[in-house]
Amino acid sequence: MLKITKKVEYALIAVRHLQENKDKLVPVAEISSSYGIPREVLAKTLQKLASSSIIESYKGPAGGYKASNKIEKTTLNDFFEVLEGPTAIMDCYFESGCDHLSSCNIRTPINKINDSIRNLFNNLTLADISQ
Amino acid sequence: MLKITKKVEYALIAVRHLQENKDKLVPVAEISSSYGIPREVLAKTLQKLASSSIIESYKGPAGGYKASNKIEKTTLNDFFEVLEGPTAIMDCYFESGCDHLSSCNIRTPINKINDSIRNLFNNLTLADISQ
DNA sequence: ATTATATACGACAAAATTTATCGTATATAA
DNA sequence: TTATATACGATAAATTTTGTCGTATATAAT
Repeated sequence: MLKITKKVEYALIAVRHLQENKDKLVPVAEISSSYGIPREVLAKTLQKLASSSIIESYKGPAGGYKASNKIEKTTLNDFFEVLEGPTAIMDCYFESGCDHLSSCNIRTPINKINDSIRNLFNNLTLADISQ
Repeated sequence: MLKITKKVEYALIAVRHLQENKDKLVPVAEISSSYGIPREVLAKTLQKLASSSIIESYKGPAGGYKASNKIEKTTLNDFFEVLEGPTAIMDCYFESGCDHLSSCNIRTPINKINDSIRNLFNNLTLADISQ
């Protein structure tokens, strides 16, 4: 439990690679082959990062991705949520539709844990964890 | 991602129930039926908590579980690890055997995130999240 | 002693989630 | 026009989580 997904792992790898190659456009294939990541999975992951402007995409031959200038300031919370949706240790933190609400005795604990984690991730940027 | 498991959810529910019923021994069936938790799953979960002395077990008729006196001071880290093993956002944080170590460029980020989470959970007790 | 009730624990099955693949469309530089 | 790259939806495979079943052990009450 409390594991990150491969999507997030791949995204972290890609972001670091882009940060180390700021001078050029990096195609998916380069990252995919360098780190042994399935091409299509990585491609979709980078598409999400691009649609949130964490990285920039350029189509066509000699195209690829590069880090945007907002990448350093991106918080882990934003990064994770772009890829995986809202960060929550239980779905009921965001979603409704719980059958057991009347007998639920862990609302307070769940909320406290969640708030703590979200607070942590809101105060850590990609820059913070990179050095 | 970053979800807690049902095991942990059930354990939290059970712990709160035991804390609210300190005067008696509570059998698994009572908690199971009160909150709609599968009996066997809950039973195994409570056995783990008991083997770590977070709760105490008594066999036989009129037996059951009760909160131990160390329950309040138990950290979330200990609580989670009793149930799920070491807390880590990626297995490589604790396990060895990664094929890609030579090309791994996210060691530092992974370690920083992990350390942050472990630090958080080491400084939150069951008492802290209950009120 | 016997019985009923409760915890203890391992093996296996079902369900849900995550991960990977496939196919097609679109943009653009050469 | 062609080759190369991103964009994106549908579906299949793999893994993990969740739940079930069977059996053993302890103990209070009869």
